[in-house]
This record gives sequence, C-alpha cells and structure tokens, in this order.
Amino acid sequence: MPQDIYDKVMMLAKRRGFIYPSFEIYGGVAGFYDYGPLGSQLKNNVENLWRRFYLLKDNCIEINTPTITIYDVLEASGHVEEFTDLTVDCKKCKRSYKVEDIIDEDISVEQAVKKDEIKCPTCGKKLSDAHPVNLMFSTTIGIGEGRKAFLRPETAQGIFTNFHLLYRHNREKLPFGVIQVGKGYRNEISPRQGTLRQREFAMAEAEIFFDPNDKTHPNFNSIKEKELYLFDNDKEFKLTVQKAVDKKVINNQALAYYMYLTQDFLLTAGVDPKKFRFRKHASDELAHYATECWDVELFSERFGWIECVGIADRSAYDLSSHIDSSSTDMYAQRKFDEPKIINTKKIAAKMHVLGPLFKDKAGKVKDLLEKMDVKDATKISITLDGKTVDVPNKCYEIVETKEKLTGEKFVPHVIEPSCGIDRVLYFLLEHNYSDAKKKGEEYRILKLTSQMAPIKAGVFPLINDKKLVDIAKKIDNNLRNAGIATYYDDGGTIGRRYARMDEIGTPFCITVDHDTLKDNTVTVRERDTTKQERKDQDLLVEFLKDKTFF
RNA sequence: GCGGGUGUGGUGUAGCCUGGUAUCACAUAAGCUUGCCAAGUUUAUGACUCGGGUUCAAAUCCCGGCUCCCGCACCA
Repeated sequence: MPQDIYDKVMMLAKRRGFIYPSFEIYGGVAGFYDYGPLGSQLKNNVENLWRRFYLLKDNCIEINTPTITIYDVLEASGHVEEFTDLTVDCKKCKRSYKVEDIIDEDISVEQAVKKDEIKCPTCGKKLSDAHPVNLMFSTTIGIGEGRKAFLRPETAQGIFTNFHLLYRHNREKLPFGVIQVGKGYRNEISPRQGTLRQREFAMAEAEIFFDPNDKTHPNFNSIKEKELYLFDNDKEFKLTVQKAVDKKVINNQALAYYMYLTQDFLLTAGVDPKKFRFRKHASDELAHYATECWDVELFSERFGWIECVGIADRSAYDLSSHIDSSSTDMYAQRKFDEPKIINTKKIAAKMHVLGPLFKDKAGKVKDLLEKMDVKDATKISITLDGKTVDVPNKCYEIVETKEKLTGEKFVPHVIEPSCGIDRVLYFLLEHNYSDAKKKGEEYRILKLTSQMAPIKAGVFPLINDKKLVDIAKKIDNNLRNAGIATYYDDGGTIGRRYARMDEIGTPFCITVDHDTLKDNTVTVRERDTTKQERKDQDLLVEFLKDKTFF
C-alpha cells in the first residue's frame, strides 16, 4: 500500500518518540494520543512560542483554572443547553429530533429505528440511527450523588468566571487580555484523522476584553501594512490589515489585529505560508456564542484544509450570561471625558401629610408616587386595592436634583483567539517533513525551525577515540548546562548520526575531530545545507543561543 | 453511531485460501573494521490486535471486542 505523507509523518512520529497512540498495550482507544520525549519538547516549544506572542508581545496575563467545571458554569455558557440526549436525523428534510420527544419510553431506541417504528414527524420518512450529541464528558464531584460537573470543553470559561477579579487586577483598564493554556475535552462521536481530532487535547486560548464602543488596538499601527492571507470561500487573496478593516472584510481593528498576531505566530513556528489561510465562518456555522469568526485553516495533503485556530468575536455573550446566572457584578466602567450633570425632577412624598390621610396604606402610596413620571404630577390618581383614589397635591412636592455621572457601566466584549496546539504540532511535522532519495535510500529530514526543534544540537566525536569522546562529552555537558538541549551520540558512522539528527529536526551537529585537539575548534554542521564550518568551541553557547532561542 | 475493509518483531513485509517449529529487509544493541553524511562484517534482542470457540494442533477456520482505513452521519 503506498504511503501518503500522513502515514510517513505518523510512522516517523511514533518511531522517533514524538507521538504514540495512548493505551496501546490494551488495544488503544480512538481520540487519545501520548506525546513521547521529543513530542513533549516540541509541544512545550509551541506553547511557549504562543505565550511569547500573547504574554510578552501583546502583554496579556496568564491564569490557570480547573479542567473539571461545575454544571452551573456550562449551563450559563450555553454548552449544556446546546446538546443533550440522543437525536435522530431525517435524511429527507434534514431535521433533527431528540429521541425522547418522538418515541414511547418502553421500546429501545435502536429497535424502534431498526423496525421503522418511528418516522419523521414532519415528512414521514425513515429516520437515521440514533446518535448521542452532547459532546461534553460528564462527571460528578464528591461521593454519592455528588455534584454534576463536566470536563471543560474549552478553557475560556475559567477566564470568564474570574473576569471581575482580573479586571481589578488590571486596575480597571480596558482593553486587556487573559490567556490560558491547558487541556480541553470533547467526547467526539467518531474521532478520526489521527491527532487532528482528539477527545482530550491541548488548547491555548486568549480572551481579550474590549469596550464595545472602542474595538481599536493600541498596537494596530505597527502591523497595519502587513498582509493577511484570506479566503472568501471562493478564492484566496491577500489584503493588508488596514485595508481589510477599511473595506469591512474584517469587522473591527481588534479582530484584525489578533488575526495578524496569529498568522505571525504560526508562520514563525514554521507553518508553510502556502498552506495557510483565514476563512470566515458563514452565519449558519457560527458557534452559539460568536458573532463573527475567522478560522485559520492549514492544508494537509491527506485531509485538506483543517481548522487549527478560531478567532471569534464573542461579543458580550459570556459575561452577560454569567452576570445573569450568578448575579455577580462583572460590568466594566466607562469614564466620561467630562462628568455629566443630569437634572432630574422627582416626586417626593410628604409623609407627614400622607400618614394621617392614608394610615396603614401610606407606605404603599409613597412607593407608587415615587415611581411615577413627573409629567403626570398635575393630577394624580392611583389604584389602591382595586379602587382608584385621588392623591391631593398637598401630599407631595416636585423636587429637583442634580446628579453627577462620571461614567457608565457596560459589559465588555471579547475577542477570542483559540488555538488547537495538537493540530498546530501535527502541521509542523507535516509541513516540515521532507524525504529525498540519497544513494537510492530514503532520507528523511524534518525541517523544523531552530526555535521549535526539540533538540538543538547533536554532539559527536568523529571517531570512537577516548580523547575525542572526552571532549565531546564535555561540550555536550556544557551546552546542556547553558540551557541548550543536546543529544550526544558516538554510535555508528558519522553519516548515520547526522541522519538520525536530521530525521528529528535537529538544526545543528557539532563534531569533535583530531583538529580539535590542536586548535580547540569543532565543526558545526547545518541540517538543511549540510555545510560545515569550524568554530572555536568556546563560542558554541553564544552561537546556539543566538540561533535557537526565541 | 451505521455499512465495508483491515490488523504478523520498532518499521515495512512473506506465510492465511489448503491448520502442523513464522520469511525477508531495514532499524536497534554489542564487537571488529572504517573515519565527515544511513558503507562492510559477526553476534544478539525482538512479532502473529485482544477475548472466546472448533481441533490432537490455530497467525491460518468460526464468533465477539478494539485499533486503523474508506463511505455516511457528527465536529457546538
């Protein structure tokens, strides 16, 4: 069977310790993967590069919240509501029904569907097999009945539920961004496509909170002339960030800014620019919380264009929901340039008159009076215990007050770049995989960027001579102590050792040879060119830090 | 979840129909040899997806689970 690039990449990934199928000794289970030694390092590098963009470049703050999330939070966020129970679909009219809505409780669902006992209520055609649709993993907290909870389907809710604390932490200034990097869980019905669709996966999410009246971004000017790679469901095209906003291709500066930041991140990480594009969600494919969403799609030779990052404008959806459900004050304050003085006229009850007149009803009358509009104050009649009663003028007066308003409350809007780390990681492997024939044999190189590569340098003695071995081991040790990941190898021929390093993407190889004994230099071989250069071994730390650190 | 296909050392495979000690290559480890791009050589390690059944005997035949692949559905 001919192997496509997916097979080749996954074989390499398994053989060299990037990705293993989880629980393999028990037969494995779809949708779960382990990261091996090199995969874990690569994942760290991807996550840390992402952090560098959001935490440092964009000055966000980072938090960590539990992966187990109580029912209330996900109910408020709409995740519980969206899907429950089994559903059946009608292939004719494309409607979906909850099974419990259309069949008797006594028969099993499968039987009912198989025996054609249930038909589509709308068009009468046969229904598809029942399938479950709530994709959240559920669990309980505590023993016994416990408290209902889910494994989080996104990290975002942990940020939203802390908004009021984080807003204060940021000294009540907008905009500001909060990131979280961690695991998310979705109980996919039938995960395929390898690590591209997992049931437990790593995600890096940023929630940036904006004043809805001001969706500009402070760094916008620095990137406005950069080009975005866009796709309008018809053709691909490039547009500068500025033009995309001006032409309303992208709704606002903030969204456009984070699109560019994401593009910059992915291309820096080593995604092939020719296999990168932003695609805008059509209105009918938007998630329940989003008003506008752009996906980064990366191209896989086997799977086609795959969503890897979603950049959504979630508007005020989540914070509003949590304000309603939890009664927590999660509003932000917008200060007016100048305080607004508002003259108001109010009806003020004169209790010393009302009291004797209405006795025990006086309190009720007062409440009613003060709720009334001043315009109606010439002649007032109220409804008291079903009877209409006139209230004499002497019972109240019109009072003028001046209120000074320095600002107003509002619910911030959220821009959310949400990055699927595992997908990005897979694409780094696929986009950077190259195999060529070398003397008739397949020769594989993983052309990871120096910053992403799990191992920065291989360190070898040219031959297995103790004098050279000792120096090589010392160099290896020095580099690792300087924070540079290395791999020492003295097995097999030098060519074989280079090949082993090329296959896992190691950008540099350092070889100690006989000349090292004379002049303290070593050869530094570059992966992609295979060119060698002699360098003084004391300069290696500086050289490698310069080439491989973020 | 439905239908079809599939599964043999780390990787790729032969053997399965016709039941009887599992083939070959690469990789890995140790030694010799060589000394800047997977050379040679000797030796070693290592496999029948899992569970049942039939049989004196199962990689092989039968049943079921799981993985992966293809189609449908699903992917908020």
